[in-house]
Amino acid sequence: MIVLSNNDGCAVARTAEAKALGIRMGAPMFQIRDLCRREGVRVFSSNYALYGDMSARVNAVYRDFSPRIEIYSIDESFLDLSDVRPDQRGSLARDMRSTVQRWTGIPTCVGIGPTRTLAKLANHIAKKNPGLSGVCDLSDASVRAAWMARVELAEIWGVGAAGARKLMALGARTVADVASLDPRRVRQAMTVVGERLVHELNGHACLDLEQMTPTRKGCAVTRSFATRVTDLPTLLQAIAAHATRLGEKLRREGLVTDHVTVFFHTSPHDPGTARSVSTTAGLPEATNDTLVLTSAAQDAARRIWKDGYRYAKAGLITTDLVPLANAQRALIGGYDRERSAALMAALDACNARFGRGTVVPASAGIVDQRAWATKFEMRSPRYTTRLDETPVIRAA
DNA sequence: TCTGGGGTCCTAGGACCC
DNA sequence: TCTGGGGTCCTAGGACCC
Repeated sequence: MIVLSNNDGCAVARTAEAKALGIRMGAPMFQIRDLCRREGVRVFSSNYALYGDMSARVNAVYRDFSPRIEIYSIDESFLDLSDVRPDQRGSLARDMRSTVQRWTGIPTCVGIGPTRTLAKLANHIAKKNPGLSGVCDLSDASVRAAWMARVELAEIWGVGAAGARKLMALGARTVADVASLDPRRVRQAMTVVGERLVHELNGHACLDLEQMTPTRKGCAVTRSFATRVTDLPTLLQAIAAHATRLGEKLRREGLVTDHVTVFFHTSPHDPGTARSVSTTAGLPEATNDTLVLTSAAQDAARRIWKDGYRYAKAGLITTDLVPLANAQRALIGGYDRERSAALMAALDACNARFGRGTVVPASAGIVDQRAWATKFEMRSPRYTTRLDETPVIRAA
């Protein structure tokens, strides 16, 4: 089985069987379609609603085990176990793992270590060594040293392709080698990020548990089109849809922006002349009002539109986000915050209850989404969040 | 012949994460 | 025909201030 990226573009998750068939990470679907058909590979679109809901359920279980938790990504969390006696951490981890399995059906691995980098390493070891039954505890220094000598440095959290090359140039090959490097030399090659990494591998924490998610600094909505877009009205519909989504994301976090960057471009894979353009529209006053964002973004897109190209992707990017309460009011050309807030709340409530896109601004135009809306043609049911997609059981 | 010594802010680009 | 979508952090260098 494989799962595809947005727009059913590339294989981004593969079972062991799919990997054995030679399906590579990121393989374009159109290149492996025949193989999948021939070998009976089950192919699924991404199902973000399902992933988000299952993630929340798993984290709810974690919270029962440690109230001090950092949700790091959709499928990883850090838990503070410093109040748990070292000799009891392993059994707690096994208990947690089986509880998650029983209550959600999700298989997990647990890595334990004195720093976040070592916990990540422990998790990697747990995943790769079935004999450990999904739990690896690197609290003990001698146990740790033995494992670190057996893992290649490229597996270290924070070491990518460039970092791996630099560390090898310093003569390191394994994680243990990196831990024994002089932090100052690593800093010269990899800035302070590299120096922190060495300290973390030696059990000295440089990265704290971040229980409070800091308010985000930027927000983007960008999508490839289902098919190439060659006319302005279609592009403007996509821009309106992206602006609508952007407004939703900002409102959910109580943030506003006073400028939005619009971009669109042709595909780097297409023959012919490429075109990639962007422009930034300033707003009189920071806002998260969908109507304001939509018209500003559409105006900006009109300014840089040019016929004669087959556009593949468009997006909106905002930076310098500010909490609504801290946002400077405009002396001239502002908007009525109270009216806007009431209207947006009604809009969000409708769309939350009846599905995204139920109510959209008329300024977005008559919408025919088929040309540009992202493809999810093989999505599994949203079992846990949509009543009409729950499994049906019939008794004969 | 000779041309100071501090600061801050912004941006682009690189590197990394999931 | 067809190739994903988000994020964060760090540094160097330019531009500016007094």
